[in-house]
Amino acid sequence: MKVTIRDVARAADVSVATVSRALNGTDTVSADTLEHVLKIAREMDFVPHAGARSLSLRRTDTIGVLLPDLHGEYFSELIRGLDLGARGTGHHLLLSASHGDIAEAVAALRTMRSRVDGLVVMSPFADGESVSGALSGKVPLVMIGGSEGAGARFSVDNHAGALAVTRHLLEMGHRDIAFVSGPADNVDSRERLRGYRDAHREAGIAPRPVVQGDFREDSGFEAGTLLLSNGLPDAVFAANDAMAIGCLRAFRGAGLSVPGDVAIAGFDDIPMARLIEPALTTAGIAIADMGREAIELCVAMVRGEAEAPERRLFAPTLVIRASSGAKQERAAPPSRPIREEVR
Amino acid sequence: MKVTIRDVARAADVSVATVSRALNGTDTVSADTLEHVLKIAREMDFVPHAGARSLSLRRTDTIGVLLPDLHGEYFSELIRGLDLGARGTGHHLLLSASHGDIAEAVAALRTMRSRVDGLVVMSPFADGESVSGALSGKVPLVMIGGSEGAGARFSVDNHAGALAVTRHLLEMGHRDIAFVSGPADNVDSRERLRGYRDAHREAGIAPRPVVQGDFREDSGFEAGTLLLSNGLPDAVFAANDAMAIGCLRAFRGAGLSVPGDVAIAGFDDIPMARLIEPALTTAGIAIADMGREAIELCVAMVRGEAEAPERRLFAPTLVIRASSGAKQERAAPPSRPIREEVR
DNA sequence: CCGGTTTATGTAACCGGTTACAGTCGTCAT
DNA sequence: ATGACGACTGTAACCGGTTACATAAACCGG
Repeated sequence: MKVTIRDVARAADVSVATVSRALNGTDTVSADTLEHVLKIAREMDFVPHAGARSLSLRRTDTIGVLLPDLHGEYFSELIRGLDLGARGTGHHLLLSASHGDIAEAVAALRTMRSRVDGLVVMSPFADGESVSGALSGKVPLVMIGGSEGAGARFSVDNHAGALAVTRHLLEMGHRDIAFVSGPADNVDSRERLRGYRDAHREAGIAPRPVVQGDFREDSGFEAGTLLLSNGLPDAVFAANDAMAIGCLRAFRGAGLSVPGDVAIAGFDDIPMARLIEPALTTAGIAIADMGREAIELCVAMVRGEAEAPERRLFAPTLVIRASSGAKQERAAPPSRPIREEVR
Repeated sequence: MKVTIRDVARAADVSVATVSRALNGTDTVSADTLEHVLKIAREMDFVPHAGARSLSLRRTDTIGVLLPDLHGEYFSELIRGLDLGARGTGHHLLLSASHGDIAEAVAALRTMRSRVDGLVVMSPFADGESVSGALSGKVPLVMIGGSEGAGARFSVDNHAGALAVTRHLLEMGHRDIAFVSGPADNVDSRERLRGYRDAHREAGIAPRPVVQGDFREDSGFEAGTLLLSNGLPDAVFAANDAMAIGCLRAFRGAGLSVPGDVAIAGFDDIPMARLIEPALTTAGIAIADMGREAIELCVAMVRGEAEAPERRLFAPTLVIRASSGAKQERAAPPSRPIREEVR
């Protein structure tokens, strides 16, 4: 049987109130008693029951995290940042994935709601309202990505990032640039597409039809294969790095040189992006930082230190590497990547 | 204010017991009442307080997970598997990282203990006892990796995997094979080293001195740089894929051809391994499966359906790709990777 | 029409913490 | 000497669920 605060009180020959006060330091306890109680509690290996504690304190010291997926390096980085934030603020992390299903996401939020003090939700759906609506303001909420809905919102300036990447490809002399999108209803992907189109508008060039992907690497491979048979462009801009890498694989498999025959750029700057051959030009997001700050804001909201409807926009960094090199020109790429702040 | 079961009972004009029974289906409730109560509960958006529930039920429906680190694809895959297992068994996942610090790990286990029904702990330390000792059998425990200690244990047959990889390198004609290890006190790394040495013993070849790494990619890069100046071997076997990739980067940066000038092999078969250039020969572990099964076993133990001291050994698969090709021979590698079961 | 069983529901005692409130005791200024 | 005050500690009422036990109503064969 587990040892309870009453067991400790009996062993230390004091009341439960004194034990509670000694352990939490909430009220005055004489030095002798304090020491004695702590010693007994340590000897008995007493750990207070979190459920009982949350019942009377009305807090759980836990932040819930709901992610659409856990596949690939993007989420690995994000989770790392989330853990850093939780650890830093003395909170636990309750993690769940919704696998892209809205109904499942709403169900997960329901069961999480009573176990956490606040939630960080990454909702890739255009109708983020249904997700935040499921909570109806009952729990402090920080949304990462997505568009509308209650709660604070963390987002990446997808439009600016895509604009910068596309402008860069145009400057490198590429004229026929293909865009590989994420899922049709994904807001981040849509905004990146808008940036891609605006850059074309500026340059007075009509863009190609969009190739649809789903953010997973395999869909990038398929997109690359499709482009191989449908007329190769000068360059490909994929809506994220995973698809860009898949696309690269398709091209190299067909014996093409990148960037000699076709240039490639992605979005996110996942750790892998600088390791592949050729290293990938991309719009970099400080993924882990974003996760950490999301938790920190959520905790601040729980503590009542922050306003609820705060917005935070992360500006991506244009990271120029070898994969976007000018067509034909096979000269050595710059040895160190050039980091250039967008705006 | 939150809506409680008493609020629902009042609104539905029944007792709290009836509401509880209706919601949990634990006891007979008339069809009319059942429907009526569920309707009211739905309208009021009632979510039972998890703390109160865990207090009387003595269970939390949560499994705690403690990992040494969250960096890189290995953990991304592992977490994905853990989430799959938790979702499949209807449990929540409480995630934490100990950042390699034993004291921190023990502290984390203490605070987790009262919030979970069971724990899955990945302890890379040789003295796993101190970790499992911190729990002293009070919570069902599944350890991943590590050596001794209480609880069930999931491990990879590191020795067999390393033996297979080293034999393969020897068969490819490499004689001078360097080993890049993980942290000195890491049990997995030690076992891999043992497999590497045993393969050399079989072949009657004296191995090189070990190059020490820490499982992170950067340490692989440093190891590669060291090898470049200390006399290049025929091949490098790194104790995990991340370091193998770092090493590869160092060699390519120096203008060497892999596997033409030096062959490389790793361990784990992280998703990135097949995407890099050249694709990496490695000992493959079904990382996500291991995570999922660890959770499933832990849940079975919580339910009393499984014996505590169960052991499970995962046999790695030798995955032969381009990076281990014979020295000198620059011929095209097999187009499809050859998967060959160890044993 | 009646004792016995089944079905449906309510009452209240838990689960294990926290804390308002009350009480005791010693100190000190008046 | 005494009332006020502060320091310390104990009692018991919460927090919000679950469920053993009690009770009432309905149904049954004889």
